Amino acid sequence: MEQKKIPRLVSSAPCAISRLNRGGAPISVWRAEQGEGILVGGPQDALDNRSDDNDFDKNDNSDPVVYQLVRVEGDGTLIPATEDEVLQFETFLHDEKVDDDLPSIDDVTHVEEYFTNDCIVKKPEFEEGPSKLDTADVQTQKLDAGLEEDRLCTLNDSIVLPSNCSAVHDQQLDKLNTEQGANIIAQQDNASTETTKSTVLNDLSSDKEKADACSKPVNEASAGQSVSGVTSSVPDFSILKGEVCLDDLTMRELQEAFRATFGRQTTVKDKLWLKRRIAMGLINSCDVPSSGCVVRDYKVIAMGAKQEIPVVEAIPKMELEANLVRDQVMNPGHERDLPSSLSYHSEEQQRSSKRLKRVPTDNDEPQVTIFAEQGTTKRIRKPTKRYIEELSDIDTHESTGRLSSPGKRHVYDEVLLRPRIAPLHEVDSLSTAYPTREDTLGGCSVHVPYVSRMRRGRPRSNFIPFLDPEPSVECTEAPAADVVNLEKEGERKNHKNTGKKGVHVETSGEKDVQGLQDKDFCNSDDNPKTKRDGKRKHHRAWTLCEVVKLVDGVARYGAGKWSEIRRLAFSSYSYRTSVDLKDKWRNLIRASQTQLSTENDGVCPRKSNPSAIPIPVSILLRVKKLAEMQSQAGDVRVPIKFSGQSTTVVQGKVSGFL
DNA sequence: TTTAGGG
DNA sequence: CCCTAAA
Repeated sequence: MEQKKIPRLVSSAPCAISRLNRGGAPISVWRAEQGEGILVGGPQDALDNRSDDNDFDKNDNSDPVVYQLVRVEGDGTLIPATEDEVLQFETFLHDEKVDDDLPSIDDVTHVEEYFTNDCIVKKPEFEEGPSKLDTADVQTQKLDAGLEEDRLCTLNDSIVLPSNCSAVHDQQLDKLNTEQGANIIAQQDNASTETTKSTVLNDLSSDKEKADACSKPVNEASAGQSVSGVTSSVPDFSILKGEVCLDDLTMRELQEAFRATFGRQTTVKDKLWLKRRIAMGLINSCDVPSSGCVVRDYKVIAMGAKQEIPVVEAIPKMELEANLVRDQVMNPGHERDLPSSLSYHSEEQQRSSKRLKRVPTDNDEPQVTIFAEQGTTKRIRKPTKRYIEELSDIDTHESTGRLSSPGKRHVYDEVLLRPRIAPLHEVDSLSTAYPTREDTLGGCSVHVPYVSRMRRGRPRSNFIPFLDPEPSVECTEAPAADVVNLEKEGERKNHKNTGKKGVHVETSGEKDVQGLQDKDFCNSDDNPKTKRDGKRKHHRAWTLCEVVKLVDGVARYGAGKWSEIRRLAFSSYSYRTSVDLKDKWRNLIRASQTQLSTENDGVCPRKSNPSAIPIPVSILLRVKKLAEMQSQAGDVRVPIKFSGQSTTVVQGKVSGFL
């Protein structure tokens, strides 16, 4: 069985070590309590369903003692100790081993208790071992300090287990206890301590006791000694002396017997349970009948018709017990064991839920309960509350996360993601304004040019064509206003063209020249588009008007006086900077040179740049002239008159494109 | 800031 | 057009 897999000695911080003597030999229980956990000891047999058990059942003292260290969880479940834990208790184990040969129950005189950092361990002692006791006492004292409950019990007389023992629920036992409780005399002082615990955790205690049942205490004397520290706790071992039928015992007596058997008090009032426990303890086996056990000098000499406790399906509380019982059933016919154990598992599983409900006990016997379970338990063990909670939390988080997120998302999506497109007209009206849409960026909503998501390539290309055609000779003066407004990117050009006509206004080359300093002609406006911060300024094609003005300006003020020209002639074109003028002039010069030359050649002016505005030849000539003049004569020359002429000239010749 | 040039 | 050096 799986149980076999369980380390012989299992322990953990709070844990218990049980020592069993299969042969029905004395069972000593090392129990330690600490924190939530409890050290419990139990017959390995209980754990192992092996054929050996039979031998064991026969009270073969020869059977080696088996220890089992388990950890008692808060919920009362038992978990096989880990190796580490086992290591912690190794010492004890060794000690135990020494004792292994231990004597059968008869021999056992008492149980020593050891208290360790992590747990208290009871060590069985033999009567002969008073000396041991002494030794043990020291340790015992330690134990006492920490653990009052544990006591050594010795049973002198045999006890007859009540033959009627049948599976009973703790509750039932309780009843019995109540009814018969008075009979037992045991020192309850000691018990008191435990009592409290057990009382509180009756169910658990019962379980625990079951577990305890597996082990057994012993000698009165030794008990007394060992218990020295715990005076009141000395169990009445005599109760088990001689031949006793457990069935005949009162609740009190049973409890006492229990105490005598396990060295500790129990508050369990379930007679049936007690009887079985005692029997189990005495035979060091879980295989015991629920009733009809007769105990003689600490040995079970007769098992009642094994009424195998129909295990407990119906019995809730007894779940563990039942299980335990099953495992412990003395019945030689262990064949049952296997099956039972199996069934047990299933039961366990079924009941696992119930277990969880149990109140965590410190150390009550009840917890000790089923070793067999251990394995199973471990396997079956359900997630702890905490675990569950955590999971739920996680789920919650997740769910919330998911849910909330999504929910929020939706909201955001709707609100934020929903693109908000500014009406186009707005854009038009405000050259600077772009259609934008709200978008979320890093959680912040920002306005992004709606355009950005649109394909520009296409549209733009469309526009461009329009542009080109345009340069109507006339006044190139771009209607500032219009231009400005419409202008935006490539599109602007188209508008410009159209706008130009509409706006058009002044400007003729002459005018420019004449009115270079006039401020009026070209509408100025467009500050808007002009420069934008770090970004490249919006491209603005030079209009003929502008060119003329520029030329006039140069003629009048001389090349290089860009700022002046700009100030005087381009006041209305805020978007043209002195630099722009300079650049343009430069370009004009180049153009004049190339173009003119080309023209001369008869070759048509470069068409290379269709989009370029054709510049009247007159202007080009004029430019050329001016250029030459400037280059030659330094500066001062360019006076106004010059410009006048040039203007004239240009006009006359106007035939080229800019 | 303005110019002049290069890019 | 931009950028920058030079003035």
